Amino acid sequence: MSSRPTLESIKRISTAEELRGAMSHVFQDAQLSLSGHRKLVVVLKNIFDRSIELNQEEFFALYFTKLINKILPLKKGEKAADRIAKFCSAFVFSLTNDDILRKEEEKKKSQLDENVDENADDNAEDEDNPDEEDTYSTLFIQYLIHHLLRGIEARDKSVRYRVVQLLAYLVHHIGEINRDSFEALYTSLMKRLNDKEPIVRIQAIVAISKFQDFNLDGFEYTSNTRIGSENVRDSLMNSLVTDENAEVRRAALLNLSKDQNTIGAIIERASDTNMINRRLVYSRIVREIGNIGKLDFELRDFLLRWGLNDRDGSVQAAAVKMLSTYWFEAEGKELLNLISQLRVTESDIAATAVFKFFQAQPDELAKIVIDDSYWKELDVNKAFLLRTFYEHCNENNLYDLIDANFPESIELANILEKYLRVRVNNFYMDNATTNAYDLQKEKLEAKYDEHFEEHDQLKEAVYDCEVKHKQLHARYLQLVEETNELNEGFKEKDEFYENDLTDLEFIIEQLLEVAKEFDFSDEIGRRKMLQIIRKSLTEDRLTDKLVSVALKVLRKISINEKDFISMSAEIITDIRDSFETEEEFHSAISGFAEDDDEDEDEDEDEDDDNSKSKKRKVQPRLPPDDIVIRCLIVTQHALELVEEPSDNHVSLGSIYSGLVNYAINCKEKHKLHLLGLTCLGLFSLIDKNTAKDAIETFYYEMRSSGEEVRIIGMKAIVDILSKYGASIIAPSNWFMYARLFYKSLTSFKMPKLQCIVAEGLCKLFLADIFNSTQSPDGSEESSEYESEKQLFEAIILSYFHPLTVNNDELRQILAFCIPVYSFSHPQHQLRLATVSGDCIYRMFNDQSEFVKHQSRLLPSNVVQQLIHWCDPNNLVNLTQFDIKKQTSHVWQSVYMLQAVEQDTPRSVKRAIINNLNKLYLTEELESKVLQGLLDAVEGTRQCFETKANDPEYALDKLNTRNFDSFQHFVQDLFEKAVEREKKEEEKTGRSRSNSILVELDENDYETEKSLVKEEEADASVKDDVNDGEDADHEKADTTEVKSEDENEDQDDEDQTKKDGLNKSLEEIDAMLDEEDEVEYDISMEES
Amino acid sequence: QRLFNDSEYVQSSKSTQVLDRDLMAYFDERMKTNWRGPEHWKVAALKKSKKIEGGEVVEGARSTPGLVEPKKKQDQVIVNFFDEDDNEDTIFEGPRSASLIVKKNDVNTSNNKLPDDIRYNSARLTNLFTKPQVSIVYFPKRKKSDTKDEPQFTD
DNA sequence: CATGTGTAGCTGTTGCAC
DNA sequence: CTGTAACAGCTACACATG
Repeated sequence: MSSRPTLESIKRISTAEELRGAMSHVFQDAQLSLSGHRKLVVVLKNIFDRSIELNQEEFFALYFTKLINKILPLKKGEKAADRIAKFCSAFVFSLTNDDILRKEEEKKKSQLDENVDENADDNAEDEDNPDEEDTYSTLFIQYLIHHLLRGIEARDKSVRYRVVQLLAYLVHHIGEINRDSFEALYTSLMKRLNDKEPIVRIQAIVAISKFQDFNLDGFEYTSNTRIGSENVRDSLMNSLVTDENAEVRRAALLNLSKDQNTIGAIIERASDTNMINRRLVYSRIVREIGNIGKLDFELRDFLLRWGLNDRDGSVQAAAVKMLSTYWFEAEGKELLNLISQLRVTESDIAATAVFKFFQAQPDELAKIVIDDSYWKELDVNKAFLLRTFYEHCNENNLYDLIDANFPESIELANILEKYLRVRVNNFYMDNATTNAYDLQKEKLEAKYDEHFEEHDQLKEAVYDCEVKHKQLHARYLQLVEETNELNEGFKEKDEFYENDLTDLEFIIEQLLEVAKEFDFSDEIGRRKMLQIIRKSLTEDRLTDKLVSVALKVLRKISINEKDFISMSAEIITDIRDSFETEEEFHSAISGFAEDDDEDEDEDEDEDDDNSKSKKRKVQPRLPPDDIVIRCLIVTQHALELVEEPSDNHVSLGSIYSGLVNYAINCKEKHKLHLLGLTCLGLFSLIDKNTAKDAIETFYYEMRSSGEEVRIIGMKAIVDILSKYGASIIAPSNWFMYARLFYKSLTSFKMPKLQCIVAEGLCKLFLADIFNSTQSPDGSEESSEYESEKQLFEAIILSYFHPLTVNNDELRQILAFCIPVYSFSHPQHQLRLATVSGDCIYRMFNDQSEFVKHQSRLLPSNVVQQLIHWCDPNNLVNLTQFDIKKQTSHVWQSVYMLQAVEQDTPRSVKRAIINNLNKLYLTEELESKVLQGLLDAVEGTRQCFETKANDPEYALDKLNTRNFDSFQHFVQDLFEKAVEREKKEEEKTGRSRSNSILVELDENDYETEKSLVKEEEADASVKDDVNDGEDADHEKADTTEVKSEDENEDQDDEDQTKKDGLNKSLEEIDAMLDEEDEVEYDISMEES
Repeated sequence: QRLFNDSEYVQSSKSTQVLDRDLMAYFDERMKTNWRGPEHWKVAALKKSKKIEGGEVVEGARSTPGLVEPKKKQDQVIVNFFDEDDNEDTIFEGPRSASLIVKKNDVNTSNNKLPDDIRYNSARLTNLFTKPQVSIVYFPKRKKSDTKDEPQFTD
């Protein structure tokens, strides 16, 4: 081997052999560190030049590729290969750079003096066509590229990786390259976007992204690939969106150039499944894009909505930083400017954004000045800042800031009054317009009712009947069109004041929100506010939203709940009776502007009775529907704020009997009907007798109605049960409600309803409102138990059900509720454990709906989740000692083994067996229990032996081993338990089954109990260092721990139970199918 | 200063709530992962136990420092560029089938986005639908200890 | 395909230079 | 004081292996 080449020694090179030695040296050095590259590039260029002088440039290129070959098989992460790739890149860059410099120089020269002497250049250089000419450098580069392309489809993924990596480096620097070479390069790289290996795809993206800056206009459609910047962009965007590998998407995200065509897809990555990608959008991409104004409002809103709601703290932090640092600075550090970008009237994330801003930039709070002039010229942004600022200060006890910026309550009341008055003036400015407005609105609502009915029928039909579907769809489209037309006319007519009005209403809403939390200790201010709110609620035709907030203010400034109710009742009756004096009302309104202190000096308590008795006289005449609706809206929002049921709600009685009943019966008037039902539900929550009747009303309402009605009904039923317990339903009716629940839960065409039922059932189960137990004798009880069990199973099944894959809300609800239910009490876990086997069976047996609908769920996944939910370590409020004695996993294993023995597919059996080791079984369990489990395991073993020929029962080595070790494990535990019990018996001399409990009671129990009483506040959730999973929170509150006493005389034949269960299951299914049929027919007839 | 605080709004009863405050906070925290549903369920990483046990193990390993270093030693290759073996044919050898180097394009037209996060929480679970500020009170069991809820083995 | 190991991309700390 | 480099530590993710 020769010595290290120097510039001098290179000049003396005369043979190919010497060239080779010098090149090898350079590479040998280049692989060791990056620092020497600069020099080595110079050296290598000299070698290159020397090879040209020797007419050995082809050899140089050849041997160069041979050297490159050596690093191609090196896998990712090998430093040597990375350095050589970089070195190669630097060398090529240097070559092209030299070419460019030379050409520029020549250009200058030729421009300066025409008679340039030619001797400076080598023979290959031709001045005629400087841009297209092949130089030694370009020829070398083309040779290199073609060489690399030969390996771009190599078998070895590392070779492909290195090839594409090198090409990615090279394309950065290749100035000119001939057309054929480019096409080959382009198409080869494009293919690599679909390489099997993510690392190759990433490099392909990096390489291709360099083409974005190229001018590809010269290329037309070639034989099989289209070359063009659109094609480049689309390919990269495709990877950005569809590639399942997060790092590939990341590469596209970072390398795709940001312009109007790509920005949407890029910002969309703020909801990428990968955390890092999401974070990058906020920390880097948005920064790169620059000015906030370059993003449409929709995109900005999207970013905030996802970023500020992100589950991951670091993403949220990045989003907050984007908002409070970057965007804020882009808006000249003017908070109001920033807020105006949020479009507070349209965006529902705006408030969160401002709160996060206050959190991130607490210094900005002190800079906010709300003085008199500010109050005088409120716009939506100022009002919004006002309100969020107040809320923030109020919640963080920044009372200095409040005192400095907010006036006395009387002043606030005056301001509010002013804006309310402006609104009324605006609203009734033009009577003709108002009438037109009302008329249009009525029409629209009528159309909407019609539309709604048909829409529901459509939804019914979609799933069942294609033909009907088409017919209804046509009709539906027609209706949509009509509705839109109406809407259009509607819009045109009132566009002129609509914007002003909604802005005004938004400002009023903000003021009310402030008032809701305001300090009304000043009696004068309070009375003023009271007067304004009452008057406005009664006379002003406030929007639904404003009614709701105004009532909250009223509730705040009322003396107590009773006071609030009587004032609300009065407002409602006043509205109801207003139609009698409709004309006067309008004139009063128009006069109101000039004369604000009309006659509203009534005190909150005094003239209650007067006004009420006065109004009652006119009660028989029913007001027009719009008045009824206004009444019901106030009623609804008032009742929502009432918490304590009490019997002095007589004032509301007439409203109930008059308006609500009327509304409920208006089934053809959609809005009225819904409002009536909503109010009925709310009335039920303050009066038990009402509830008893109402729950039946809801039951019948739900049998034939659309989804919207059913949702209201279901919410009401669940709330009633939550409030009064299951006893509100007569035992004889229990089953029909269970059926209603079941049917609603499985109404896959009403996904929103499914969510409500699922959530509702979870509430009822969690609160142990559904908590009947199986009893040996009482058949009533045990049928309740069976129904509940069916419902519970249905919940679990709907969580896994293939038809709910797109019902994200349902799955999110259940992903939360099921474990919370399960972890909250040992009995809950036990309930889940006892249905585990059935659930698995029903999910995976041949006839299962899951199979029919091509559930992609893996059995092992299901089994693991069920096991996790039933793991005693996840229970709260238990000591480690109690956890060890929990039997939930014992029972779960027994029931799952039953599923193994049943006609489940082999994958399920294997999944269960392989996960048996995840069960938490301890020697602290009673030997009797373990004996039972042991018997079950042995039974399963025998089952497998007898069915050894059935392929579904064939176990591989791993399964058998797992099963055996489980059996040994249980056997071992059993023996230890026997041992332990023996010892304990000797120690205490008491009977076996009681001894543990007595000990528990006498020792741990008492001490812990007393301990807890004293430090109750913080004892509930704390980490236990001893335990494995992070589930080890124990609350030493032992009052709810059930004693483990055995009840020998209550024995169930598991098999008979199972049979009975399956039978009742079939019955329910059949019944519900029948009902479905009937309803289906009805709905079809009507359409 | 604030005389009329929202104390009246706050649920007065505490003992009868389905889940107490701490428990609600605990569950809210704990259910933050695995919010997406069955397909995306992952086993809770048992970090704590690992940390504790691992900490002890590492302490034991520290006594023999010779073990740790060679592990960290890189197996970084240094290429011999003087070696004249020509590997070109083998490294450029194509795959048996073109499909072996192509990504299997699933019908999964998924765009790799998260679903809308409804941020379900224990407050929703323990409060009424129509009065979200009102908690459901825990319902006392109908049964005392006279019957056993737990199933029994047949002897 | 289920398990453990390795890695990328932060995050926070420290030291250093300007 | 600010800004950058170097460092360890952390987590979610991807790869490799049996």
